[in-house]
Amino acid sequence: MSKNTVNPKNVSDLASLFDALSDPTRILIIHALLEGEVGVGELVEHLGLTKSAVSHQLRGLRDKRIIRTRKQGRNVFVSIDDEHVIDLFQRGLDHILHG
Amino acid sequence: MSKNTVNPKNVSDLASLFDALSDPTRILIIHALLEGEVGVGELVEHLGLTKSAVSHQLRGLRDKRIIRTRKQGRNVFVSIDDEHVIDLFQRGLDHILHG
DNA sequence: CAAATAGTTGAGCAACTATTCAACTATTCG
DNA sequence: CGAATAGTTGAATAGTTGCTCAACTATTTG
Repeated sequence: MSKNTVNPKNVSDLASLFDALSDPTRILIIHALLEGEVGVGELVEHLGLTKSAVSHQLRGLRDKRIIRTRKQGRNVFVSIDDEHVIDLFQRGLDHILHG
Repeated sequence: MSKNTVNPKNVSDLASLFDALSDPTRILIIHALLEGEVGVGELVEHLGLTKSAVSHQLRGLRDKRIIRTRKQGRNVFVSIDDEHVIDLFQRGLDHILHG
């Protein structure tokens, strides 16, 4: 069955999971997605970064299966793919707000 | 009353909180501390890094008030200072282990 | 079809990070 | 006291990261 819960793979996966939430831009992206699906263009406007910067971050989050993207015409819509991450996010936020 | 929950300070604090857990060495340190206080020497041995590397990481974690250190003679003992972080850690671990 | 719009991709770069090394402080022990 | 042990500190460095820029693909619209 499962070996020790902290084999090297688990350690790096866990670090990688938290790493997804370790940057202000990604925090804002995930926050914007908490209420539901959002377009890439909206994210760009909201974040005040270039489309490129946002696209790069979205790719990283998609590679980690934290978000999902859906293309409709020339627009791309983004939503949370990993609901557990919402829970981590909320708990982290609760902690820093009323800690 | 409370401002918007995502003012820039909160965003950067939240990123910083998750950042503390975003590195394999720090994951192993916190994991080692879950059962209680551990000596720096034990950590060094367990991690297979130099005393210096471990000390640098411990300083970072202490600066963020995630761990606390206590000196006894020439030894330094480390323990978790922020119990909320244990909860985040456990939830992250649960997530990568079972689903 | 061409022009416009939405987003992606890869290169390049400045800033940051995790580690090591060497020198240091602090404590114990003979 | 001096030697040994435990840990810290700062500089140097190799590697990573987040962003921008320019060029690209894909889609819609005239």
